[in-house]
Amino acid sequence: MIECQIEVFLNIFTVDDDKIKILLLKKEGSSTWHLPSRLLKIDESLESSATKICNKFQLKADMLKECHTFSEVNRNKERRTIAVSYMLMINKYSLKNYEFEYQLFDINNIPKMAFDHGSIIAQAVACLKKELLNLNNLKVFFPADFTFPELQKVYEEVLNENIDRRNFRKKFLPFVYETGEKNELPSGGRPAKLYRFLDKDLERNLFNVIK
Amino acid sequence: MIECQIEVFLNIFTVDDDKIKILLLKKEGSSTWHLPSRLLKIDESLESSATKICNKFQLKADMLKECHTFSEVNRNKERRTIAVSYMLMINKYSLKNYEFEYQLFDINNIPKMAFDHGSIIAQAVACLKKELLNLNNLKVFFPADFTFPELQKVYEEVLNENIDRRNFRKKFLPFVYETGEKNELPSGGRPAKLYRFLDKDLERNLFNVIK
DNA sequence: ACTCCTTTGCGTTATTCTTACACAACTATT
DNA sequence: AATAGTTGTGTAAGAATAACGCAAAGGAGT
Repeated sequence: MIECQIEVFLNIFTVDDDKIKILLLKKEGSSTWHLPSRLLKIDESLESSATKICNKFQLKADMLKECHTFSEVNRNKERRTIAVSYMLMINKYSLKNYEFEYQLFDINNIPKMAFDHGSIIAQAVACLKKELLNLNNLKVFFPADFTFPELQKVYEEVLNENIDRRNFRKKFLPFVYETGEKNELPSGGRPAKLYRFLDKDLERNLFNVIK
Repeated sequence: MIECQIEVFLNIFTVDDDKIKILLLKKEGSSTWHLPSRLLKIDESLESSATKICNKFQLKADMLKECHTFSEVNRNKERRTIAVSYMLMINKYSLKNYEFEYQLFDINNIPKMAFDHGSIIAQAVACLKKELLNLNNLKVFFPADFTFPELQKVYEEVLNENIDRRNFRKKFLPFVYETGEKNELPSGGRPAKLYRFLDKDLERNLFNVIK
């Protein structure tokens, strides 16, 4: 029997401007950034606590995934605190209630974080990259019209290697359809066609890797 | 700030008699089986607590993997109890201190378990199967001489499908070498050659699946 | 209009991997 | 010696992958 507090952290990931981003919060008066979090109450489970964070942003909590627990004895000097970290993949359009103190950050450009939030994010990012190898999860990031170059950039970041543009297209073609529309803001270069994912369920790894 | 107890569970998996097995404990006077476990103390982390369970069996704790937390409010009626589940893959020869009240069970034939230990095992087994797709993890189960039929049986259970014997062999041949010895107890049929894994590191998925 | 530059779309080829088999080799049993 | 059960080896068709060349569509500058 121990007396402690249990923190629940939520890593909210999305794709914005061709980059994988995470939602962070700057608390008033603090110089560092924070992950959205909540203290577990005696009458709730970790999952329901994480769900309440989702509710705050009006996000569906049905794809919540537990990442890791952080329990080093001294991670909080004042009192024994154990943290459980969750992640959620969303598309950026589903982010409501997105107030001024919240901001999306490129996962490769995380600002100075409070306490050990930086390592919690690092762990969650590793977890995210595994999940994104499953096409069913990747779909969450691209619910509406997307172009092949956009999709490829995310995959290249996940796999951490460059992929041939033409071979990449061939791999994904069986799972998408053209909308007929084209990209609007090319800033030079040929406009890209817009695609959407088909509804088929796909439990297949398109790239033969395990991470 | 809540007062609760935190349980650490350890799912110890091994391969024995061509089956994936888990180490369970029957406590004196109890009619049900238990997972090896430990209550978290105020001055230790979850990892170090799980390591202490490993020590009891003289098992190296360097491959401990966190599986899941179980935090339903009523999972223990008497007091608020949160469980964190770990898993460890070992080869059966490394199991010392293996006393009479402990027993290995086929993961497809789990006995009647105490409390929610059954669902903790189910979750850990799912976790294990993912891990075994990584050949580096599979090696732990087959440290010494093994035959192709033995290896294949484990893979068929993980993938939950039958694999062609000859194609399976071709896939794994680049990663093993013959010892020159042959299987001793064939009970009829041609004796199988014995193999060992090469030392190469392999972060590749030999079967194109995500689970 | 024309050229240059950039980006996207499409196709071709050689190579590798996968799949589905047939058949021989080895052992124990009868 | 014949049979049954199991393992080892080969081969050929088909699919997937990797490495390219090149055309098409737009913007910017002249």
